[in-house]
Amino acid sequence: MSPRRVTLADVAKAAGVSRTTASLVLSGRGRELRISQDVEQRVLRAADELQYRPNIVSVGLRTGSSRTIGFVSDTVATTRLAGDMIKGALEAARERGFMLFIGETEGDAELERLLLQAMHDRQVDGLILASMFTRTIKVPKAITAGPAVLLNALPKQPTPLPAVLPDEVEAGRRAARVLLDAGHRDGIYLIGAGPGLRNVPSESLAAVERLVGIREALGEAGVKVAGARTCPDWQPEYGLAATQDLLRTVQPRALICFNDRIAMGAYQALDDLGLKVPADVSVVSFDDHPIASWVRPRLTTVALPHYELGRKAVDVLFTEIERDRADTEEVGQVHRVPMPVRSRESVAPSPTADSLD
Amino acid sequence: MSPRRVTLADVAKAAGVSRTTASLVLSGRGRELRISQDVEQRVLRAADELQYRPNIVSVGLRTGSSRTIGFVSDTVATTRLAGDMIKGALEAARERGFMLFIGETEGDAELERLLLQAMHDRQVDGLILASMFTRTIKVPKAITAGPAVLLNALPKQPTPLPAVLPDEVEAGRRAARVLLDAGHRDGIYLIGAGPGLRNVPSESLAAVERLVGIREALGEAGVKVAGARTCPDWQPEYGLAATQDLLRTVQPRALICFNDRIAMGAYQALDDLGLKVPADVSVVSFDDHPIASWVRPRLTTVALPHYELGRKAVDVLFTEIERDRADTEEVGQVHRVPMPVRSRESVAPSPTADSLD
DNA sequence: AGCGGGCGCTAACCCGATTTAGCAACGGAG
DNA sequence: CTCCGTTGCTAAATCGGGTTAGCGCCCGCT
Repeated sequence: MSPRRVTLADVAKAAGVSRTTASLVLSGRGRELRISQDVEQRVLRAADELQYRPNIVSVGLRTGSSRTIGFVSDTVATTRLAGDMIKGALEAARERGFMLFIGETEGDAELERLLLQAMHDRQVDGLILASMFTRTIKVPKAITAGPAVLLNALPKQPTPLPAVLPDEVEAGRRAARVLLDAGHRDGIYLIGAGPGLRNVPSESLAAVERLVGIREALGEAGVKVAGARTCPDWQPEYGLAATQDLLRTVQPRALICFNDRIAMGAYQALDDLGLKVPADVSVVSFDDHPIASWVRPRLTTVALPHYELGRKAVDVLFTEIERDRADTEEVGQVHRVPMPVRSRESVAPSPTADSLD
Repeated sequence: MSPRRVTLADVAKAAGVSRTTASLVLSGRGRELRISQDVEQRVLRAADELQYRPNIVSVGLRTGSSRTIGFVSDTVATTRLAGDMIKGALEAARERGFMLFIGETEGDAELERLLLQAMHDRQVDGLILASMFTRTIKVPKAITAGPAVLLNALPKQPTPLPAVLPDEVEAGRRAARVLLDAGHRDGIYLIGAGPGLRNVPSESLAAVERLVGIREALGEAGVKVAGARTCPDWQPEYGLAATQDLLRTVQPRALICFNDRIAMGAYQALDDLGLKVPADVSVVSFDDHPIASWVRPRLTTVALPHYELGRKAVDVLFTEIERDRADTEEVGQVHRVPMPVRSRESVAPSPTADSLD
């Protein structure tokens, strides 16, 4: 069928040298091992002419490195946002000549075990354990064997694994600052969580951290949260219900929605009452879901940097792989990736703002 | 660091037999090769106790099969819809004990070449070449070497490669039938393409095929397309503009939008004029983008079966791999995956419908 | 001439499995 | 008792590279 692959032996024969010599030249160690210029050229030319490419499977068997990393997620590959995470990881890996194995566990521990095993069987050089939502996960002990990184997740039990996460606290601060910069001081309500740190959906790290950031930034400006409504799940229908409930008693100047889906519900609740965004109510949110730039007015939101998260995870994994060789001891560090504000049309200056500055 | 992997040699030693015997037993060929029950049990027990798992890299080197397939796409991993494609492929592959290499070309031919090379270097057993949009692609000659399948794409030049595609013609028929079943006979307009087969964005297979299906189904019912507006790109803003343009001259009873993003624009244009969906105008569309079930009224749409497409591609690839071994000659077949109708609230019975049947 | 040493290259082993060819032991037939 | 055919297992080659140890040769020195 396909003409048999060109092997090192073919190159060696064509160049009239031994396999050893060919190997040395091609791995760049020819210089230090005093291979003559003449032979070096002959080997290089032969390799080029035959279009030789080393068989990575073979190299993998001998050296133990398959130039491959495993990307295991709960269900991350399925969502648009998280697809970017994979894309970032893919590109960062490619730049180093590595490929990615993808696997989804669907939250099934047994599936996860099998998947990790399958990757281990293929001698992956490292693993990225990714989560769809930012949360704490139980780290399967199977992965403590080799280099690994948690992505968008923190270990439930203390482990030496490094983790890569979006900087949600700073994101909360930024969301608040968007409103503060627009002159808002009063009538700022939260939809999805708060106002206190106990009024937060469990399991969701993002909720807590965003809330902390929001309160910090507002607090520093001497501004108080006017009120809040929680949502059992961060879906549009709950955002709608929560906002409707809020609007029954007060008229807010600004809403900080805990994600874009909630904001969709809020938009609808406001629209139903004839309230205009942003003239009557400013809205700021989190995630930068694609829908945020589709709705009118387009939603100002603090973006989850999925692409960068993916890249960063690979970067950290590679330092981990290096470290493994160097045998340096170090604790599992937490890396935070900044979440950028996407300024769009859902925020307007507060009508009550001082025009002093 | 990690306790060295258990190898076949370890199992053999523990069972007190040779590696050959252990291999024979574990590969299930012990029976036909007359290994005694006693030895068989000893080997199996040793393997079990040591938790032996064969090193697939090694098996790959020896047998040429890495139990891995490559999934190369233009940019498919990034979108929500297409993520499902990967998920389908992932699961179908996993059921057979295969893993997936993922790669994105970004439409860059050079990148594609490198990616295919990298996969070839890792001895993938087969390749899936996927496209984000249904379209014709130039098949890189690098892949003709091994088994391969086109996914969501047709080859530009004739090749022996099989292809897996959504059944867009039937989808067009189904969309039309949704309206026909609701009693619509008049005032059916198309947004995105048509009315003639020449009024179609180039490169888009889906446009042509959906249009063909629509015209067939309507034609069979003796119904004519009342008119159409094309869109330079199938994005909400163009859907908005096209629908606004349409509404300047006529009031439609029903719209068939060529995808959900166009339908979003159409929704807005109708809303701007105070027209209610579905009371005044029924809307049916294609793709089943997540947004279709978020908007109110939820959009009736003919779904792209991404998950099934991914599964099917893997299925076809495996028959291709078998075929490769059997050396059977056969042409590149085109497999069509049905597109299901998601009936929601954007279609109402025609007010002019005969109430006879 | 004999010896030491650097230079340039290669033989041989290794990674972890599969697979081919064949060897010892045993039983039954002649 | 010898010969042959099974039965039950194993030695060795193989896949395609990386790596270690070391071999021959030429040179210069004494």
